[in-house]
Order: sequence, then C-alpha cells, then structure tokens
Amino acid sequence: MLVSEPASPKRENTISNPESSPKHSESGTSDESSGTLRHRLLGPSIQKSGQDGVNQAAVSEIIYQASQGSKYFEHQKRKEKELTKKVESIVKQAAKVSNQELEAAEVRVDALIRQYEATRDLTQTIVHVDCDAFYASVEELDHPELKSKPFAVGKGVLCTCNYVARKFGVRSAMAEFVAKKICPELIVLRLNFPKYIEKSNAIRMILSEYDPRHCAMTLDEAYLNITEYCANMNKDREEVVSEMRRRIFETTGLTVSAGIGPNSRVAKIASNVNKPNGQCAIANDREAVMEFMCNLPVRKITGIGYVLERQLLALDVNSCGEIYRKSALLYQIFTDTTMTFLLNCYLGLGSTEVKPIDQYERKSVGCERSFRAISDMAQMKQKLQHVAEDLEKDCKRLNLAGRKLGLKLKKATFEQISRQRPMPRPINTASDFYRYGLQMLEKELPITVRLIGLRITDLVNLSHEGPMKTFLKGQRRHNDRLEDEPSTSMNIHAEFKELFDGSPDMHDDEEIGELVMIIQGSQEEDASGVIDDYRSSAKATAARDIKNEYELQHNTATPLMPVPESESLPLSTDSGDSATALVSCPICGNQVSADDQALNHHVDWCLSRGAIREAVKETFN
DNA sequence: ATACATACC
DNA sequence: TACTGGTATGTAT
Repeated sequence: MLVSEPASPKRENTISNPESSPKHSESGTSDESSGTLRHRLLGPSIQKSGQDGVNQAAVSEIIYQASQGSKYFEHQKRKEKELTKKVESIVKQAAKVSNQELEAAEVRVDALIRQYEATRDLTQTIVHVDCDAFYASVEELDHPELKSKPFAVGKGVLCTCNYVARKFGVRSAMAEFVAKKICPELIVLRLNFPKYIEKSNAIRMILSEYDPRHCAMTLDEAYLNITEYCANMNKDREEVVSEMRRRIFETTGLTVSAGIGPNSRVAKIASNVNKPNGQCAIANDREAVMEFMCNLPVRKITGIGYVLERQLLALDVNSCGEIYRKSALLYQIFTDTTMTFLLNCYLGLGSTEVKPIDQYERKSVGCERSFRAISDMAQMKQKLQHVAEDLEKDCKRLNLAGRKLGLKLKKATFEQISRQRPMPRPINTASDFYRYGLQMLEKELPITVRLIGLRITDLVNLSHEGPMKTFLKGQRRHNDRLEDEPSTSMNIHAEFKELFDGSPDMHDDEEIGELVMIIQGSQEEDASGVIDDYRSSAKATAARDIKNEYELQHNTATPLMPVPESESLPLSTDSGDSATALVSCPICGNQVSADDQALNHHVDWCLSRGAIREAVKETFN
C-alpha cells in the first residue's frame, strides 16, 4: 500500500516513459468520451461529503438520460470533446519532452521550491469555518418536519440540499428537474435570503469575538486568524475552535465544520475533512502540512476544477504529492502562474493574512439574466433595458461608475459571447448602459439568446469625489486614450448632472480608505511572496501614483487614516461612549451602531456581495 | 487589450 | 419541460 511519501519524496525519474503513461486510452475521441461526459454532467460537487452509499453509476445514468438531447447536453458534449482533444495534445506534448529538458526543468523547479519554501510562515493559526448545508439547515429550523425528508433549496438550479437528499445523489448546482428525476419526492424550497442573512449575522457576531477582523467570504463561510485569541486566552486552538462551534450551535441551532492550519489554503481544505459538524486540525509544522497535502486528490484543492483535474490526471498526477514527482514535466507543460500555484499547493503554502472582506477592492460590477431563448429585437431590447436598470441600481448603491462596459450573451446553444469596449467617460446610468450595450448587441445580429448581461470594469469610486474631481478624471481619461467621442464641456456638464442629481455627498474619508486598501493589497502580495514579483511591484507603483495624485489634488499629504472600526479599536472600550447608540439595519434588522459611518458601512456590507440581490430582485422571464 | 474559459459559492 | 448569477482570474490571441 501507498504509505506516505514523507519528508524527502522522490521525484519521478527523468527518464520517464513517453509510451507507457497514457492509461486512459483517450484516443477514440468519439465514443470513449461518453464516460468522461457523464463525469462532466455529474457536476462539480461530486467529491463533496455527504453521499456515502450513493449509487453514482445509477445517478449518472439518470442524469445522462434526463439531459440527453437538450441544448445544454449538446453544449456539454461539445465542450467535453474539446477538452478531450486538449488533454490528448497535452499527453502528446508530454511525450515529446526530452530528458535533457526535464533535467533542466528540474533545476528550475528546485529553485522555485526553495524560493517558495522560504516564504513559509508557521506562526499563524488560521481557521476556515464552513456551515453545513447552510440554507437547508436554516430552513430546517423553521420547518423541523423537513428534517427527515429529502429537500433542497433553490429555483431552477439547487443551491443546496439536506443530507437526506444527498443520500439519493441530489447535489447542489444540480438542475431542479434532474434532481426530481433522481429523487421524485424531493421537496424544493425557494430561497429566503433575509432569513439566511440574519443567521449569518448571528454567526459572524460570534466569529468576531475570536477574530474581529475575520473575513466573511459568503453567508456561510469565513476565515479567521485566531493566533492572538489563543495567545490571549492561553488556550489550545482545537479547544478554541470546538468551543466556537459549540457556541454557534447553541445560539443559532446550526452546525458548522472547521479546518485549522497554518494558512488559509490548508485550513480551507481541512474544513471539508470532517464535514458535517466536525473539525480537522493540521499542526503548524512543515512535516504535518506536507503529509496532509501529499495524499490529497488534486480536485480537493480550491482552484483545481474539472478541467485542470483532467489535465493533471492525464499526466498521471492524481494526488498533490504527485505534483512534485512530475514537477519537471509539469513545468514544461503549464504556464508559470499555474506552475507556481501547483508548487504552492504541493508545499501546503498559502496566505496567512486574514482581513475583512470589505477591505478588498471591487474590480467589477455586473448584472445578467437568463430567459427563454429569443431572437426578436424588441424582446432583446426589453431584456437589455431590464439588465441596464438593475445594473444602475447596483452602481448607485455602491456609488461606482465604470470606464469599460462589457456585454455578455449566451446563445440558445449555450455558446457564450462577450464584447467589451471603453466608454468615453465613466458611466453608471441605465440609459448609458442601454445605449452602449445596444450598440454592441446590434453588431451581433442576427442572434438567438438565452441570456443577456452587462458588466462594468475599470471602476471609478464616486463616493466622495467632488464634482471637480469627476470632471478632471473624465478629462484625464480623454487625454490618455485619444477619445473615441469628442468631449465637449457640455458633455461633461451633462454627465455631471446625471451622476450627482439627487445623490448624497457627505463622507469624505472613505476614499482614503480605498487608497489604503489598494496599498495594503499590494503589500500583502509582496509579503506573501507567492505572487509574481512583476505583478505586485506594478500594483504598488500604481497605488503610489494614485496616492500622489490624491495628495496633489487635495493639496495635503496627510497620513492615511486607519480603515474603519475593526482595525482602530478591536476591543477598546474607552472612547466614544456617546457613539454607541444602536439602530436597526434596514436590511437585516440587526442592531448596529447609529454612527453614520459605521451604519453606512454595515448597510453596504449587508447589501453587497450578491446575496440580497437574489432576494430583492425577482427574476421573471 | 479583448475574448473566451475556468473556478468558486 | 426548460441547467443560475456575481466576481475574479487565467489563457489565448
């Protein structure tokens, strides 16, 4: 049996077999791909916990039969065929690599490994907390009678399902009608986000006691750094985490699983090991981490999905440890970024910094909607208009505008098209979204679509910019890129009016916060060392430039203010007793500080990250 | 830089 | 009887 490949694993001999490796005879692209097609159709959550005694073959067959002949099915079939081709070409490419090349690659890889190894930080204790079947569990609290029945939450596509349903082979991300074929008595509940948000907040409240700067990724998942807490309380980390989980259960009735390790990557993977309602700790010890990673199937790693897994399997890399055995070969085949990623996985390295989600800079905001396939222009215009309006709402709420607009179309065949173009000025109104979106759409006619989406990038934060600054930014942009539309001062005046009509001005320090985020972001990358140097330095330069620009325009070189709440006073109770008045958040109803900034902060959080939108927006077709 | 693909929840 | 939506990021050209 394969006992560990412990401390000093052997790399596979460079004289590796061009001939003997292909164990899957992928050669018959036509027929043989039906096996992998079934695999593809099974979807992403196949290797997740919860369905032990499931007859996968039977389930797979039902899914196959249920979807056969549909447009979706045909699309998946095409994609699978393409992937199979790509995998075959990779295998061929691998066979051509000479021993000389492999030896050279070995040297390079070893240098990389030493470089990454030097960044290893074992001083922090990171926890990944993951609620078990979150939406379903929340629903069970309200409907205890459901506990014994198979049920799911979602609409059209299942978001999650309880463990009873999983026994049938029902999984998240599965189409509702397929799930009903597998489990005819399946009950499907609609999403009820306000409820989930409330529970999520209750959990986060507890998490905050252990790490006030925890990072809530979604409603049901968060990272914590409990290093300080453990030190302060002089408690063992596993004890701390099980206490935390117990408290979450006692106050919310929900069970969570947790992973504990020296960094986010290890913690995240570990949180799945003893799911549901369990925890798994990996010691902050190099050997322990390496051993944990070694036998891990590559698909368990966040960031390795179906496609990369297929490619790795074809190169005979099944487990993380085999990344090392085959590293010289992988180096010849994958890009630098992917190689860096894979080696960091093999080494069990990852980020040790945890910071609140709202300290990440948003890069884009978009809106898309599916509907029954249409080709009529009037109907498409109507859909586009809806999307444009919804996007405007998000822009107004977030106080953002975009310098680029992207149009996304999904054809009736599920084939996707995306077009992007720079805007003459930052835009954030439905009428602009519609106008420019329509121009892009018209170029694709005739077309039959089942989805239309709009997304803006190159964002401009309008929150606290005075009108003058917006004016300047518009100008600068025009000068930069030899405008595609002449910018008259009339134009800019018109835009200015549009942007600021009826929108509040106030707060003037959030932009500084924004700058801090940018700068911190780049520092983080520098420190972690796993991100390519050129990228972080470019980003740092950009951040400096922005900062300088800011100082220039405001005629002040004030030290950057610390970012809101958590960082400035995590536990301090001294100052501002007067500011502790509480009000109910209009969104989630929780008590939050009435302090203007804190409230705004909270509301923004509450509304953002996509969760509430699904509750608020009805998607009528 | 743009288009398209992959991945995550 | 009808296979999501939002965001980030990687790859290819």
